Amino acid sequence: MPVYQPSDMRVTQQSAAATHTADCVIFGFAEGDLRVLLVRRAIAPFAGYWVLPGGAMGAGENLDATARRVMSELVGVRDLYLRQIGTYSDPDRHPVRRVVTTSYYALVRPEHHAPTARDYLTEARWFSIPDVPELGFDHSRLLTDAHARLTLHLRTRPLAFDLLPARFTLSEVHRLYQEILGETLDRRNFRRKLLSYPFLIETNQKRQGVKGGPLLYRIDRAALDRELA
Amino acid sequence: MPVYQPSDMRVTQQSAAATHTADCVIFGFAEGDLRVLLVRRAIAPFAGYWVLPGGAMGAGENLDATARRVMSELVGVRDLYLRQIGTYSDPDRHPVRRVVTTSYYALVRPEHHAPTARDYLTEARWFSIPDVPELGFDHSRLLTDAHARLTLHLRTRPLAFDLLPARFTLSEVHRLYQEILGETLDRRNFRRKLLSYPFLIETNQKRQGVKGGPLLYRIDRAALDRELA
DNA sequence: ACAAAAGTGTTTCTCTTACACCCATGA
DNA sequence: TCATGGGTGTAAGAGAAACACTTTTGT
Repeated sequence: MPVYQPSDMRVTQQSAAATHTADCVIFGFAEGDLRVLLVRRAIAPFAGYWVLPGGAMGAGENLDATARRVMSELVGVRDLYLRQIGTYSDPDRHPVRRVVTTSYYALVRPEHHAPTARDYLTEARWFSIPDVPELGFDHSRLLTDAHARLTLHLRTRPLAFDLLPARFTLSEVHRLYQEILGETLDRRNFRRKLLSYPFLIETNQKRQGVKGGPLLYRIDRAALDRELA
Repeated sequence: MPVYQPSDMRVTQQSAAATHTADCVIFGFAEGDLRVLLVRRAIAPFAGYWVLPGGAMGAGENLDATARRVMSELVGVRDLYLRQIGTYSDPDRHPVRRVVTTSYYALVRPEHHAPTARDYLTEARWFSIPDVPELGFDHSRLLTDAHARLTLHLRTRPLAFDLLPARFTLSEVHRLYQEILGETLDRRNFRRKLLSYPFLIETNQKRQGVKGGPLLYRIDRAALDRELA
């Protein structure tokens, strides 16, 4: 009886018949606050509970593809910022059968794809983070973990631009960061840091309808991707 | 036909019968270099290839428990530093059946548990990182990712002490960091930083057999855990 | 005694933080 | 014209980086 077995050798022996799903923590930024997209379950278990949107991994796709599919079905976007957070596998996390879930977080612009508008149809809604109720399954935990990861990433890398429209003012970025991080940031210091980024490009347009006539900026996407690599 | 479906609703529909395994990237530090524990496959696929040790998730355990079990069977340790890295799910990553793997990295002290000694039995061996051959499956990728994550963590948090014996000299920590990060670190600056940690405790013993007669230090484990929390 | 490694402080520089007034636009 | 938000610079402090000689021990 060999003591050490490569991963494949145990597969049949103790394998648990688990379904694998990808659950998405989709963050958006609207009307000055950070929101997350939740869906409401119509069936047991956790009927009536709000949960993270998710779906089972298909035969020909990996989990990233599953997450993208879920997102595109739900908010109709592709090519967004998507990132794997972690895998949750407690045996009893699903009360009926064994389900292992890998969570992702995504950043989108809610005003571009508004499942809120189809609320009556879909039971999908944006929630401000403080308003999120207790979720079904262990999804409150997944949400907390994803939010923690998002703030961590935000503190270390300039990746919040996926939450903003293509053209934005520096004040909008400022408010976004303050909202997500939950703290006030010195305006001048923040602007200086932003302006030091090579991927931030000043347009010569101004935002209309706002006092002070703030300049609009846009992102050089290629340069940003280089920065994040 | 509802457009949005909570995760549970799709489970039966497109579920792929995937086995779920935990694969462990076990790092150790011996004779001045960073090593990783690999096992050799005896059977197809990838017979003769070195791979990361792993095992299938059991019915009553979560993946963390699986990883711990694999580790304890392999190197006979419990209570080590273990951390989930990511989940790999490409449909063809296993040439025979569908296997989804969650990878973990762990830090141990090779001299305390030496699978190398039982080499003839086990086909388990410590490899210096530069000597690692091309691995079976996608394990080269898992190893690369885990190593990247380890260096990232090491740069931000003082967690390398699980790789060292209970009592160690500051020079040993210094060499460890240099080895893992792959760069030289100023000795005085490094010592100053180490000495500023409240969990580092000076013993009044000196290491024998080493010129200079360096002082031995130990870790206040509770204080360290507080620091890492 | 000599070779090798341990131990020790100070200066410079960079980055972060704190802070207040003028300007442009909309109402 | 006035109220609101946008735009700008400088000084102090904290943390990181650079740098060389003396002490201890083994051989």
